[in-house]
Amino acid sequence: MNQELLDKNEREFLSEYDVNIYDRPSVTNDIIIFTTGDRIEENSRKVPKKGMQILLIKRDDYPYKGKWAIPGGFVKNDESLEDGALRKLKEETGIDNVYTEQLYTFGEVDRDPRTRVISIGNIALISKEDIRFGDYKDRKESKWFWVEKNLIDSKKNETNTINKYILKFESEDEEIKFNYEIIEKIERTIFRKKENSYKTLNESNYELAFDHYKIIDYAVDRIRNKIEYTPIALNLLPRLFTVKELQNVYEAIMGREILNFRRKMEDMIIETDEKIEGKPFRPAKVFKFNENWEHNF
Amino acid sequence: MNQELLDKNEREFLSEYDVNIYDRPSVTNDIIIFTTGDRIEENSRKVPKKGMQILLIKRDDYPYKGKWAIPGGFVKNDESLEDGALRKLKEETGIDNVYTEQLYTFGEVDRDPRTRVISIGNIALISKEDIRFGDYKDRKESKWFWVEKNLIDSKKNETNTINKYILKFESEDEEIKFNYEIIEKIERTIFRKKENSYKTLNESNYELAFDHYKIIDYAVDRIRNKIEYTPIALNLLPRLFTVKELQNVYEAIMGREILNFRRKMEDMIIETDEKIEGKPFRPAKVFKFNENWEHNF
DNA sequence: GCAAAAGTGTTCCGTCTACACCCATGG
DNA sequence: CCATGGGTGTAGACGGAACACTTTTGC
Repeated sequence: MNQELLDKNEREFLSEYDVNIYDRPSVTNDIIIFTTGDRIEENSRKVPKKGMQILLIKRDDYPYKGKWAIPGGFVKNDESLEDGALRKLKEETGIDNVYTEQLYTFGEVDRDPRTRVISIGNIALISKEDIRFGDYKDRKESKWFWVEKNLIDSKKNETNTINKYILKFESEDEEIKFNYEIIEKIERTIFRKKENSYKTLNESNYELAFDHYKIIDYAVDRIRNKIEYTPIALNLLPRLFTVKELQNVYEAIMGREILNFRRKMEDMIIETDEKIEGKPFRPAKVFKFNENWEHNF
Repeated sequence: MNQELLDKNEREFLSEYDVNIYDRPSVTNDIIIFTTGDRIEENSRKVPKKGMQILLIKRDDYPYKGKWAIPGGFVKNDESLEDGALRKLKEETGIDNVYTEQLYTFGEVDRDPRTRVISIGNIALISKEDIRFGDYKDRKESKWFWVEKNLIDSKKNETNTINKYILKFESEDEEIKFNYEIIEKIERTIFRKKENSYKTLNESNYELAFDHYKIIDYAVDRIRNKIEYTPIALNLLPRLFTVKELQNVYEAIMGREILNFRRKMEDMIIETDEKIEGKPFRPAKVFKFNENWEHNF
């Protein structure tokens, strides 16, 4: 970048569009860090069910002081969006070299009460085993939250479909719980327009900052959609895993039972020589990702 | 927004993240306007094949003066991203109320030679019949360009797949032509990481401004992927159309022949009473979108 | 023996594929 | 008649859904 020319050109550049040089939005790069954890199983003979978890941070300043938020930070002028997301992830979890993808850019005018802030949402899928919390971790209070999204009602009429969901958050230590109701309205026109409205369901003091419920909701939908035709769910487990563990991950994400799971996965994974023994049932083969797996997409 | 508090709060807000208030990126909202047109058919007995087209604007200032670019403009602080994209679309084509969606946000550090500019890419799918060029249209020179993306080579080895494509641009009046070579490298790891590299193929003076070839390439992939499970392609045609016309749209977008097309579409469209007559072959029924069409997604 | 998971076999059934075939029209 | 598109029929391949069944282990 030619620093000398920057000022003059930049001003021309902006005046070309009738935009005041100082009248720019701020841009944050936010990242939803997903993992899975074992839910406590009352029956000790069973393999524990998995649950989907995200990392949230407690805001220590206004606005939304004390509310929970997705980790993120301002886009730095000398850092690409992807590098910024990876840096943030590293700061929060000590993890490098994992799956991330850009989710969507959220830019409603009033999503931040102070000034115009555009948020570029990202998702990261990590395995808990890889986490090594570093120095940065302690700057702010953070917790893992169980996340569930369940359809509880669906109505159709001639022109549209209305689905009602509950989006549930619960901290790992069970101290914090809050829910959102999501009304999804899909117009069955040629545009297939979808519009969601959100409502906090409980009167607890706990809730998400900003429009982060929208971002998380969007992220859950993206992952649900994407695990059906890509291997991204494997990022949520250690490198080696059993079929049942993988199934539990899929069922946790989808929020429903999946039949014939083993058969559906058989091309995507390869068995190794290892076995899991010492359980009160037949030892399970241990699998890994099949790097020669192909899928038409 | 509380204007009185803004300045003080905004400064605190930004200092929280160690970002200088003036050290912010600029953000543009750019929109790729897609439509389809009839390609001239040497055999007059045939129904003309469709081609995919996009609207490009000739830049009249540095940088990239004289190069072709996607229409777009700065994000205004009092306008949501979607409203901004719709406004831009209206300015360029006079069209309201059409299908748009956010594509991706492009934010490489050096994508603009002057200063940091983040571009939020959008796509719009319109029917040529709806266009009513208004006053804004004449501000800058604009042209419709045929766009084609064709796979010309594919190699696989143990760890990755390398695909080579040509992305072709040609103005409707045949005056301007330029091509890009795209090398797509897909690592077959668990991340399924995809990386593209681009090269201008010809030595003509014509080319795209900035990294707009990346944005257009990404948009073509998105549309190709999405027409397989949504009705968005119908936005590219008038409200009433024949099956063959629709097939030509699909084949133009996909860049390949599609078998049993009528059968694949039969749930998505409904026949009307109208017919197309006067052609040297059997009259075709005219169809419209079936608003009761459902698809599991 | 029993509970639970691991893993296989099998039947049914709908959908996609490839291709053949007939229809309707204007030149 | 013929080229062209409109439109239907069909046999076979393929793959998902449902569910029964066998195996293996620790308690």
